[in-house]
Amino acid sequence: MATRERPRRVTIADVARHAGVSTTAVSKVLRSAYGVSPAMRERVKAAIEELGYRPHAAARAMRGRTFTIGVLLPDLRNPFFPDILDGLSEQLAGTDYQVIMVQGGPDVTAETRAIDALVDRQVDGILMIAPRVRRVRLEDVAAQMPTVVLGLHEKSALYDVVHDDDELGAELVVRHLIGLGHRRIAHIGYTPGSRERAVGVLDAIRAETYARVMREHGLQSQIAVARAAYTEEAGYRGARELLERSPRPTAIFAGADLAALGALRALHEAGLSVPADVSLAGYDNTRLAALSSISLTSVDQDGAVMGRTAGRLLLERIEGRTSSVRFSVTPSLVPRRSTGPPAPEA
Amino acid sequence: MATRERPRRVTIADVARHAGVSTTAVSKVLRSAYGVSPAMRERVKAAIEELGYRPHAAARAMRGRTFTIGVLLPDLRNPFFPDILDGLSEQLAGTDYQVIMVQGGPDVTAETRAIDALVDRQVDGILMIAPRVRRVRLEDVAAQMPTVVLGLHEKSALYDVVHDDDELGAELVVRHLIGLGHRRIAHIGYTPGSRERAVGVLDAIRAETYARVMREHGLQSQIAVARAAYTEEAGYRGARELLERSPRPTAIFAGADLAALGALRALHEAGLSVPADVSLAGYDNTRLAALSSISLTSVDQDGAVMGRTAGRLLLERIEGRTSSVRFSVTPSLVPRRSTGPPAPEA
DNA sequence: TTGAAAGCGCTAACAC
DNA sequence: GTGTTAGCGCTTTCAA
Repeated sequence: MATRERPRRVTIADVARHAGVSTTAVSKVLRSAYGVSPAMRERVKAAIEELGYRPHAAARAMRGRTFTIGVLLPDLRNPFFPDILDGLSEQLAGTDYQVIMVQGGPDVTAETRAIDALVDRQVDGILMIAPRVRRVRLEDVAAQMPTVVLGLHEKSALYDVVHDDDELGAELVVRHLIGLGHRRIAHIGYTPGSRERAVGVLDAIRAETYARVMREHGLQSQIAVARAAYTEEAGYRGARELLERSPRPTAIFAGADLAALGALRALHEAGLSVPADVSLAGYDNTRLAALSSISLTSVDQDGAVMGRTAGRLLLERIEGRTSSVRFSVTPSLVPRRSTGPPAPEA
Repeated sequence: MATRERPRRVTIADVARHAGVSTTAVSKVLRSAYGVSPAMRERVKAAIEELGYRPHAAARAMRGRTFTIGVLLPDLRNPFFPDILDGLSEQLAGTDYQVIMVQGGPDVTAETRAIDALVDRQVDGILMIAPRVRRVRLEDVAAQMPTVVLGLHEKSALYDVVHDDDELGAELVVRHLIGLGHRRIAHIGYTPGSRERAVGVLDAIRAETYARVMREHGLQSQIAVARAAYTEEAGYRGARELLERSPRPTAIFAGADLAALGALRALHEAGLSVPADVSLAGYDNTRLAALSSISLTSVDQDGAVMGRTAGRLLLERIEGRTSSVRFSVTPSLVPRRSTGPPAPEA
């Protein structure tokens, strides 16, 4: 530790002494608990103000609440997540709760570490966005603290789930492409790893739905999936892989806008134009998709509503609810200029 | 609190009992401190493994370290920040340190709250990215814990600073535009608020440099600044404001790529093409700028290096360094298709 | 080399 | 309505 003299923090004892009351009284005022006279409340509040006192979260964590909500974010680069965080913050505004975030990273090991970090820091509630760890691990966490999982469809007795109707969303995209006349429609998404969960995650559902709708239209022989995470880089590699096939797809459905941007880069590099040579669709309807020079067909899911709901469910659980809840938002297709009819076969 | 039976956490006492040693011994093993025999170390390690023990960060915070680095992020949507975080994580990989992030939000009040949250949670070190709070506040925090500030140029005796050479970067852009033949070059950036710091912040420096270079080329009468934060929305509004002027600028230098994207949206809406009608340049050289359909001229600054350096400086301070350090990276211009010669005057 | 015990700042049960 | 006090899980003297 640095040896420089660090000013001692103002503690509850300092406030008590300054106000001429007991520490209990101060603690009660802080938590707006019963059993304090208005006069005492005023004196304590004045002392807190004068001394610039703030509760020490770590000390609080030893006994009661930390007034902290922990969020697991899989990837800082995905522009859809800020929408969720905005919703969460909105729901938490006006409460004493603070949000802290950890980044999950690329593999399950990193994600596990990130989740542990939140648990070890004794947050009052935890929101996991599209976690990849196994279900047992989630239930293990949920048994210890109020938990909401976003992006998972499987219901659990221990935690709440908030998700988009990914089946509907994926179906809208694939039907849209088929409706435009495409048959060789490929998909980029869903990478299962060895220690990861394989079912019920949003990307798995989008990929399965893609395959199902293709089969329903007699296009099972055209099914082509490039397994890739929802990142720009993976989308790029996925598209390159798909473009090597012969004949190449006339349309690509990327499971996320971020992956679609990577695919777009690959398409440009290959000298292909969108949608004349290849149609491209994403998912999430991020602000980037709406940019006129990109104009990406995408699926809109209301991230702010999901974030708000997750926040509300967490607060409810913190207040004592133990039954579990499932909340789903309905997505809608936003067609833009990146999709169009396929070029007539040569 | 929820009333459901929560499983009690495994504590150091459980480990001690299981291994048949004292809690002191366990604590020493955990911190790899002196005074434990190899035999005891092994027994303790085995017990930790068997019981799945993890240290309780909150309890640790009461006495020693939390092994946590706190990061203040002004805005989750700015695609440049993940580069910094990648560098930081890389530097911290292999140590026991975990990164937690808080979002600063739009105003100084929100940012102050976010910083307080980190301080109250007793992180071992704090990295503030482009903070807007006053200098006193920064020094107040730095007096309490190891602090590194990113994006501020002013040196302090209490904290380290890591920044890009924003003067050079802005100069490169403005000279580039002048070199192309532009004279009516406008700038989007730098919004000072009432309670905010007004000097030494990266956006202020970019704005000042823009004005200086304009003057140096005898273009002081052409100086036009739309005051806006580095967000998409603010960039959009800033560009709209600039386009209302008559005659309108032939080139716009946005202080950040994110703001440039907003400006791009405004330009498209106004039916103007880039660069034929208006040239557009950004700053940060984010991946989006490189996208072929955007192809934005920008300034590259190495975020990963800044993040790594910030991490190294924090670890050094945690280990006891008290002298303060300043680290600067050198930016370079990346010209792309969004800038070109101005259209000949009608 | 080992362990007993004090105490970090706070909350909550309890006594007054 | 108010204050006393026993811990929460850990680190750190200090004594054995």
